[in-house]
Amino acid sequence: MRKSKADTAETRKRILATAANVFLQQGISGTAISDVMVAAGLTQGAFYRHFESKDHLVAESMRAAFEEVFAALEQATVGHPSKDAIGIVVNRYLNQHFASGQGALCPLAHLSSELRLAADQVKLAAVEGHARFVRFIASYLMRLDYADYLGLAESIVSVLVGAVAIASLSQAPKASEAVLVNARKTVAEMLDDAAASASRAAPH
Amino acid sequence: MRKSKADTAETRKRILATAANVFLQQGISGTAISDVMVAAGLTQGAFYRHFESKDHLVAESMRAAFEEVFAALEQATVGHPSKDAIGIVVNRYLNQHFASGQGALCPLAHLSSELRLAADQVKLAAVEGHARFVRFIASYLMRLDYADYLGLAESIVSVLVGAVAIASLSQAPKASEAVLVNARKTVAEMLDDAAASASRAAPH
DNA sequence: TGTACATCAGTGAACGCGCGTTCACTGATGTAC
DNA sequence: TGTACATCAGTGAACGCGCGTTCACTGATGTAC
Repeated sequence: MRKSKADTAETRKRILATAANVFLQQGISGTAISDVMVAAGLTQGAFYRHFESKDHLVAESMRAAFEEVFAALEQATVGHPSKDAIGIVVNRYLNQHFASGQGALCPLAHLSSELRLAADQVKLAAVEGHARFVRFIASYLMRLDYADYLGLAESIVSVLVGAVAIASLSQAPKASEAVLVNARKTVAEMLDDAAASASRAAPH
Repeated sequence: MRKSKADTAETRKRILATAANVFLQQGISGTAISDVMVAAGLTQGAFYRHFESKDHLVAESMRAAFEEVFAALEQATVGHPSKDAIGIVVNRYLNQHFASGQGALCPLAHLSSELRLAADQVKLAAVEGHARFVRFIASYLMRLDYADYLGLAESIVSVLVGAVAIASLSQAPKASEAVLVNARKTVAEMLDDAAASASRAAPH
């Protein structure tokens, strides 16, 4: 049952997207290769026609997951003025659980401790994802003329990742929401205070 | 080879402390019961004389881990004036990797994603640990007359957990340290800004 | 206080299941002529 | 363009290993008299 090159490439992409979703929901060690393959509509034997090992799949699917996260965040800001964009991104990230049924869950918040213990290539993908996230947030802050936009972006990322990781622990929706609401307020204050001190330092 | 009641209780405690350390270093699903038992100087067969299942061990050892974390943080502040205590706690938490060889690693930062997927009793222990952490931080802020000490404590906890989780991903010490240093600065600014707005609202 | 028996912490081996990986096979696709 | 053969995506079963849990056994402790 050999498939055309186009079909093969499409199947590979489908496995990656499926794997990203399943890993983010069930965890990496909580997911068997057969889980992914069955969810992708294949049998597990086909897996090794596309990937060398589970580690390779994990690394690649994490990259795919980050792509999705940033694409979704960017998508959410189109058509909105620059000054609103950062708030939209922050809200969207904090509410990633409730957004659009599935997809766009962030590996940093949902798989952090498993990534820490994963193969080197997986950790590398995670570290790169983090760096991209910081740069992504920083790009919005730069447009708003924040002085230390990189440091501020890194701080915001830490708050977001921490808050979402903590919120996802709780089974009580109210407790989760309280953490997320507080995080939103925290980020807003960080932005206000940074703007205030920037204008004190160099008023315009 | 029956042991006295005192011996038995001591062995149980030793298994718990060992388990907490091993879980925090290797992850929960990355740790076999035999790993814990051998590290505790026993064979794996003895395990079920002390615990019903791995899930029970995980839940109890997480509680033990939180005890250790808070004890170590509190210990670090003795003999220091109130106004320095919060900074000492923050620094100590951020540098938990480097502190005292082993022990006192925080489950929230090191096992977050595994805890999210664990048995209900484990999740409960994690959520309780988080609540205690927030109250613990809040108690220092209360003494310093911060207005919204609970909200501020929750924000600080999110930053700390996020920063340590992110820092532990990276294999490059410099990158990790940069995240931690930035987090430290962030918390300091949050405290400054909260104090400033509090004194504006109710000066003394 | 001493004796006889039940209890039970600890041992070491075994069981059974799940999971990552391998393999022989199938049949459609791609390629060489 | 047509034919003959190599390639290889996908199948379904099997292999082997690790891990959680169980079990028969040992011998020191605790308890009943």
